[in-house]
Amino acid sequence: MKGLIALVDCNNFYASCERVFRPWLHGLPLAVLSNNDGCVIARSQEVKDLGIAMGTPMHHLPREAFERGLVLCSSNYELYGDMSARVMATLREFTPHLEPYSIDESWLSFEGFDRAALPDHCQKLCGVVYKWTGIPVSVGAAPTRTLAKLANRHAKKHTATQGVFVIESANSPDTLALLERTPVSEVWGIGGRVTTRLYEMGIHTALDLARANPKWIRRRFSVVVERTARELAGTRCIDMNDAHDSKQMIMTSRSFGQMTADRHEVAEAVRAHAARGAEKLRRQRSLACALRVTVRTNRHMLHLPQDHDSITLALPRPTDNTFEIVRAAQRALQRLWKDRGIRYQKCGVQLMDLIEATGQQLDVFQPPQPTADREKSERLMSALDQLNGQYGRGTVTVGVQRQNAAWQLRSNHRSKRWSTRWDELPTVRLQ
DNA sequence: TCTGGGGTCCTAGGACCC
DNA sequence: TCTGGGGTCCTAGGACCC
Repeated sequence: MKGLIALVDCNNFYASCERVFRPWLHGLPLAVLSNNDGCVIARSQEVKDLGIAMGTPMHHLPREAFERGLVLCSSNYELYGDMSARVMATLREFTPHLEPYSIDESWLSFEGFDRAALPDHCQKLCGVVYKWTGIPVSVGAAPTRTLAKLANRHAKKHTATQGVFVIESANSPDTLALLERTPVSEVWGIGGRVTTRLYEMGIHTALDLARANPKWIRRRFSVVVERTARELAGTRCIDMNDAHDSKQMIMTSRSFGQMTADRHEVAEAVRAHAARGAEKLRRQRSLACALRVTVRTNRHMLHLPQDHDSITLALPRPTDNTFEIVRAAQRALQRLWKDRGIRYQKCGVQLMDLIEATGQQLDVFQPPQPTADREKSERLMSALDQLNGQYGRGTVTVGVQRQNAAWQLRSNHRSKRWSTRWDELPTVRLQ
């Protein structure tokens, strides 16, 4: 008999992070905004209770919310990233088998763990995480990941569970009843498109999907939906993948603070994204073989000329060197640029065909880079990363990066980076 | 005025080969 | 009027997730 797998999920993560260092925000409706203060990407319970949906544009927020004292925060990823690392470090105290899944979720394997003792163990885990980090978490445990997601959702929704819910078996009457109460649209992996089609076939609940013939599901949908169906019925199809630490593609893109038709301004943004991408590349010790630059107009402003275009270039050799990557990105933008006064809203740089930096394949047709050159490049890049790491991103940039350029982000409500910047440390006054 | 960013996986279909 | 079939590889795009 296999052990259970648990999903630990931070409650209203970004909103909870904001409250750790500003406890007076507890009880107030608090929403965190996307980049450029565009739309709501995280909500405290009070905001959910006001019926404000995820993704609501800031300018559509109802006046009633402000009357109730709504607090808006620009996203502060430096803070969230650091708080996430603290939560993960705490979780590692409870099991060596931990797989971070997103900034606020982790899978924990309890292989070989006494099932009867699991609920208490998880309850203890919640308590310690809250005490050490200030972040409330919920735990769902089950034989499969899809069921663990469901268990977690149940734990969050019902206060009687005190944040922990364990599904011991996929076939118990309690589990079947839970599946029957769960609309199929709320199952992990079932999105809007698939939901519509499932409804047409008379599949409305998680239980309907669990009982459907997997072969038939595969024929009508895909292997992905088939796996979801099997997981609901208790067969593990999605496994822990500890081998998968490094990304297969690195993407850096942003909407501009304001639209711009200025080629130099877009070039500046492309340089910044390329440099940032190269940094991420070095951090996971990969080299990129190709790169894609994308530009896009504002798709909500249909009265303006629209353009959405991208160009993919092969890099002359696999590289993680900022200068080489920036140069290639500039070249791509040059080829992409249309001199028609189109106002762009967003651009991005994608680094693709990543390979491991150590296992670099030598190209028969390319002379290998001389060792001295390579070492010089590596020293330069690590100096760059160190400076930007120590003194903050943007300390050393490639080419000019003007402050207040149109493409720079708007973030008018950002809280302090209390835990990662010396000059933003909180102060405590003793009464 | 104002509508996020970064990922993964899968499938269909075209190109090409024998 | 007829104009193979099967395999592989690659890419674009769909769908979903957080």
